[in-house]
Amino acid sequence: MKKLTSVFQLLSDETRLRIILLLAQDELCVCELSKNLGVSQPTISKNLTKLKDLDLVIAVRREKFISYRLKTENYILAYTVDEILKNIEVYPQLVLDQKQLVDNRGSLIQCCSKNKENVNKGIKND
Amino acid sequence: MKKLTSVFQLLSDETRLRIILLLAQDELCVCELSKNLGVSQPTISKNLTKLKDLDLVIAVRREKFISYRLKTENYILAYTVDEILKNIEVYPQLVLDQKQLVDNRGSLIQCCSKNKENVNKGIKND
DNA sequence: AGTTTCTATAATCATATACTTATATAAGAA
DNA sequence: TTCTTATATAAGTATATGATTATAGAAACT
Repeated sequence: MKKLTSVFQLLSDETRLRIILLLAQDELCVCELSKNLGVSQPTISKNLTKLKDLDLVIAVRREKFISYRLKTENYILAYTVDEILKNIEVYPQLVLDQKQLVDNRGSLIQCCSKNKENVNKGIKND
Repeated sequence: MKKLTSVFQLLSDETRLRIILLLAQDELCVCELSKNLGVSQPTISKNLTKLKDLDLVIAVRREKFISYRLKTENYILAYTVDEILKNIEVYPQLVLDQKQLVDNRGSLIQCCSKNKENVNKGIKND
């Protein structure tokens, strides 16, 4: 049952759920995730590695960037994402994350170093 | 998202999954779970309390015993149990647990103190 | 080559988790 | 009431987890 319990373990962390729900919208690189979620680069990177180790995402290098895409083969992950998206208004933090993603689209030519203005400030007790 | 992540957290532990899958078969008391799963009474009790705190099970006192019943309102729990049961042969430990439950039926008049013979010995790397 | 940008990893720390042993509580039986 | 049975909880320990800071590696640009 190790695989099963490990998947649940990954889904039990708010930061990882936020990453997953953004990746459900689009393939994104580490720095885009970091900026849109307002979470440090090492934290994003580490969590993506965990997701990749369980084969829930795949990494593709695109020139300077490494882009991560959500995989849909795992039924628990797929079901969870579907159900959350159906009722996303229940999770204000996730709604804000998605909004940030839309607002920042295209403004990430200089992905991480410059353009520090539009970072996600987060929501308490979501 | 606290409720959501907490549910996943509870599902991420093998002992709790085993408890849940036995309760999916029938309402059971602490000592029956302890004996059928080969897990200590305090461990069962503590995990049942956690499940109860998130409203995933309900406790009913029946004379000397306290019987626990799985609730079905939580969609993640319900889906998880359904999917596991559909492919239960993938999880030998769970198959063994279910077998223990059937084999021990009715033999638990003296639930915990006596009748130590048929305890579940467990399976490695399930 | 040297610099910048993007990503990964290591070290550290604080907190959370899960189990064991021992003990307390609660209910029924003698 | 005293004893037994069933359950809950507390204390202690070992391990796991998640974040931060600092640093290393990898690719593109000057």
